[in-house]
Amino acid sequence: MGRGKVTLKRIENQINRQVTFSKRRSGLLKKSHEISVLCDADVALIVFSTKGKLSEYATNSSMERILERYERHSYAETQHTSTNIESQEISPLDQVKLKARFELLQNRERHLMGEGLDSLSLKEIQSLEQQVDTGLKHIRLRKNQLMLGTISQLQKKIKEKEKQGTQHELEQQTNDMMPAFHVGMLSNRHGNLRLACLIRSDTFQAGGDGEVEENPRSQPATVIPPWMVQHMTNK
Amino acid sequence: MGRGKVTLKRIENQINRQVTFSKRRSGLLKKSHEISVLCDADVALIVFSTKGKLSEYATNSSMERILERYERHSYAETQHTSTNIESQEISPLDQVKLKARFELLQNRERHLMGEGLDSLSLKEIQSLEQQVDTGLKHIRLRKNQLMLGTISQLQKKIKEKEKQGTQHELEQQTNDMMPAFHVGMLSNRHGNLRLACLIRSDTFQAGGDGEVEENPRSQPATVIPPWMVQHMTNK
DNA sequence: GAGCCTATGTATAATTG
DNA sequence: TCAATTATACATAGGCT
Repeated sequence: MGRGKVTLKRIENQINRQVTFSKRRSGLLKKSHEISVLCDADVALIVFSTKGKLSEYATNSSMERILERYERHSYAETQHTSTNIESQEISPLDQVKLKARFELLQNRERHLMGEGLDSLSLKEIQSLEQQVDTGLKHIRLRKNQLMLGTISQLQKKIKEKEKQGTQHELEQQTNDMMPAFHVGMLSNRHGNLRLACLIRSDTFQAGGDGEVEENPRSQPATVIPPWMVQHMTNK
Repeated sequence: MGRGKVTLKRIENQINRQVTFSKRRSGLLKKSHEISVLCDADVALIVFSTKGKLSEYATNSSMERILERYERHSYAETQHTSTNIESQEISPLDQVKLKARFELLQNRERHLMGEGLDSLSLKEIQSLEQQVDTGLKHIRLRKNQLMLGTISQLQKKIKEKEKQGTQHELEQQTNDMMPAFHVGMLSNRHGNLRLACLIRSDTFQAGGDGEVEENPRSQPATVIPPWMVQHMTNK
């Protein structure tokens, strides 16, 4: 579309970015409406511009209903991990405390993500930088670990294949392995499902065949769509 | 597209509808991601198929954050019409939700700090790395800003002193300045956490320069777009 | 924001294997 | 029958006015 291929990178020119945003936003709203009508789907789209202006679309203009439906899905996933202690009453005092702590936590999260920093002093910023920097190192360590694990797994598989397959077969199967590999790597553990609500990047469904009726507990098919892979690796 | 103009009407053929849904959905996810990256926008997209299968996209994979931001917005708009909710009791259901979200937030914080990463998949780790890396850049930007501000303030003071003061007085006061400056930066205003349907919170306003961020009272783009009017009147 | 021009992207039908 | 591929007819959006 337009002139020239789209490079998936933030548009630096402020004017162009604004214009493109405006055009793409209306395109997105339109398409959301179309899929909603054509395919009888429930769609909710929320868009905040850089400046914080809100645009939204929701099937039947009922955003609340769809968001509720969404939360039902997400909570259903966390349900079985939490014990029944959850349903106990909370005293009014605790409510206040909980609210306060909640607010603190929220602020903390924003700060860790580099948002809302204006209220912090230089000292606080420096401390924050230190913490995030250390955290990032840990994250990268873990990533490395995962990747190396994957690589050695793959190498093992290939060696197994080499022992029995002809050269031709081997090439075949090496290529076939990639999708399988993704599924393997991404199908996430049930160890900690709580995160599922926050980081749900794993929900791009690939081709819809055997549909499962409204069953949030089933792990979604987790193949990264090609366009996203491209972007993730292109940085 | 395809053969023949698209008629905005539910596709009756069940197979075609499913295929079209699948394709359009991936298109929508792609475009959502694109506008998010290209235009630096916060996007949340939720799609339920006819059969109830959920697909979603959220900028930075943080659906919770965006939905919260959304609720903050819409809540602020209706705020003046509703009574003061602050002191109201929290319903048992909301208590459960609050607790669940609290746990999510805690987990999230740990992850951002590089702890408890074992439960994350490679893809989640990559997304996390991306977010923390970006956040760290913001933090360093802000730190720089603060330091430069401090420096120029100091220089200004020094020049003033040079015009009248002796060398000795100057050194005294330069040292005294640092704490005073920090106190100034720390004074922040916190909004209150509110609880209406779920939990909402007001962000602190950007304290410093002319940030426009988040003006909930201004009406969002609620003018019905032409393509929608067309459909509404065409049935 | 609207309108024009046009290179590209996409949705669907047609075809193939 | 059905997944995969190709062809076609639009739709989209970038750069410009």
